[in-house]
Amino acid sequence: MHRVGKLDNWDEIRTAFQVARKGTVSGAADALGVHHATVIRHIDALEGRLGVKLFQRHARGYTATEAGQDLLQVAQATDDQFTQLAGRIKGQGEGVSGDLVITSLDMLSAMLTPAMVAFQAEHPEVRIRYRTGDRVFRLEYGEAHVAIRAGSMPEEPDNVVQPFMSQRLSLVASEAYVARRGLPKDVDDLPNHNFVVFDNEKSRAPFGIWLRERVPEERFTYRATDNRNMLDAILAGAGLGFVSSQLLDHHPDLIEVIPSEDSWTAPLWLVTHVDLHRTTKVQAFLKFIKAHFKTVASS
Amino acid sequence: MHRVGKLDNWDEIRTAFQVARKGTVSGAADALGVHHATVIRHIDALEGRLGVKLFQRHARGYTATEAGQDLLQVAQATDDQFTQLAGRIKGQGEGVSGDLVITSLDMLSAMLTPAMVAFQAEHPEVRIRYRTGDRVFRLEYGEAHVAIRAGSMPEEPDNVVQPFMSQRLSLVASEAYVARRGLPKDVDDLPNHNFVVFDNEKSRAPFGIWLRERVPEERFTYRATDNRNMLDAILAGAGLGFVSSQLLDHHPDLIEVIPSEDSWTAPLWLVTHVDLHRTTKVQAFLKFIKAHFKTVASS
DNA sequence: CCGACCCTGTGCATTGATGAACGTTGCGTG
DNA sequence: CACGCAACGTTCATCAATGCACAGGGTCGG
Repeated sequence: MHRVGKLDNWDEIRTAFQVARKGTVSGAADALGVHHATVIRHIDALEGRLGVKLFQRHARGYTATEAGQDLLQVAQATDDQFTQLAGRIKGQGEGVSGDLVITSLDMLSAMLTPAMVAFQAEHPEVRIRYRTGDRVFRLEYGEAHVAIRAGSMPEEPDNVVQPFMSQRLSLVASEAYVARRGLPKDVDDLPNHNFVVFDNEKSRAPFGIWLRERVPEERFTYRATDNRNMLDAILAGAGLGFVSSQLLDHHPDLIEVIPSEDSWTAPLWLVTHVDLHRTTKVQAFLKFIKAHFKTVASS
Repeated sequence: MHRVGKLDNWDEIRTAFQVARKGTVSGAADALGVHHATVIRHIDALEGRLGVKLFQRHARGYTATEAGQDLLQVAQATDDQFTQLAGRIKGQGEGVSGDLVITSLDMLSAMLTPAMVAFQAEHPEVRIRYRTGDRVFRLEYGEAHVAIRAGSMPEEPDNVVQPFMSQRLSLVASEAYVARRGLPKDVDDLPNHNFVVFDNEKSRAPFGIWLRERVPEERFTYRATDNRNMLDAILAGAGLGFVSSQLLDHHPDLIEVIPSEDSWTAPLWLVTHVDLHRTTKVQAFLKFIKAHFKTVASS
């Protein structure tokens, strides 16, 4: 059903608004940048649809009836609202404020958090929201502005991808485990040990593939879905496991079992949605985080 | 100068509003009754003009960015406002409320006022504004809804004219004047008397013409621009003068000098502007006032 | 009293917006 | 894994909205 008299055409209201303001069709046409014939047609259409005269025509121009004056007030308020809206939206695109949503694998949390805190300190107007979780947050649905992804370069069409840094991994065990089971002599000795792994059969992480090629699945004695929990398990002596190399500094009781292989290192990517990539807020964050880790790396 | 980013196209905002509501281009197109290609073009144009993405495109539809959500809120408010406006305007055209502006020669004030009061009593929602004055209030400029005009039928193009009633005039004098100067014997005796006249040389009122044909201008010893003042002058004995025949009932000290001639009677016309004539408010008043004076005349 | 100017209003040519059709992509389902 | 569905996105033909030109009428100033 289509109710009669519903205002279906907002542009005609805008035209009527200008006519009511200026008092003449010609003046309104000039203000709107259209031909005065168009203005007349808009008014006629609007009045025809409403069934009420909005203006009285006379040689000096158009004067608003009561209905026209009512429309004038409403449209004036609307015009103000839209002007403010335009200002906000344009300012929003240019300024660094509002929410900035970042997502990554929770494995990277320890590394990223200091950087995000520093960024927020530099831009007090912005509120950081850091989202990690078992599922991958999707940029397409507006769930995050920036994602830090690991592994092979993402190739989703609407995402703009930048190389970020390399995530080096180490195969470690806790002192407690080594005291009990000893260190593997070499790679071939690995099947004789227990492993703490991520509970994802079809993980395409290179170190996961590397491990599955050398160690039968029965040795994956502890499976977790959370990196934090995996670390706890390794520290508790559940077995060998892969952790971010940076963690070795913070956990002296972790012992590197065998030398880190280059194939394990997963590149990290800064990913943004193409719709948001141009905004200064996102750009500011990307620039900041790249500079931040360049400094950290060089220091 | 034309500021960039000003929202020049309210229809595009309306389109974006529906997209933000429905979440999909197709849904919005369906709601708007247009093709979905049109919706896409509107969004693209709007985003291009603002320089900010309002939506993130993905396979499941469009989700609003922060800017899009801001627009959604503003446009939602606007839609509500316009809906209410449409309701008010349509109701206004149908109902009998608001101002009702009536204008006439002030000579008719005494006759019209009771009718207008009775009309207002019947329609409490309406506020009567009765405007008399030296100048003629013009319907074209929206100065009045209804005019009561005397004399020959008005023929302005945008006015709709209805015959109302006849205004019978009498040539009278006060008892004081008659006591001092006596009554004229007949028409030919009139130049020997003084006259109270309306101060308008080129009055086309038939009684005025009739008088000027028979009495030299020197005998117009009292000229007034106000009917009320003319009546006062006649009552004070300034001379003979034309008054509405109905006044004889209220002023017993007025004496009819010679029998009223048919040529003096001026027809009265109910005049409305074509733009307002169709409104129920005006129609209600016209119907009421015609019935009112029909009853009065027949009683 | 008259002429110049401004504003409205309308018929006709044109442009820009719209609609239809098709292709593509992603997602869910059996 | 294949299929179907739903949604976006583009291209081309069409049509309605627009702009243009001119006529008509009223007002204002000299």
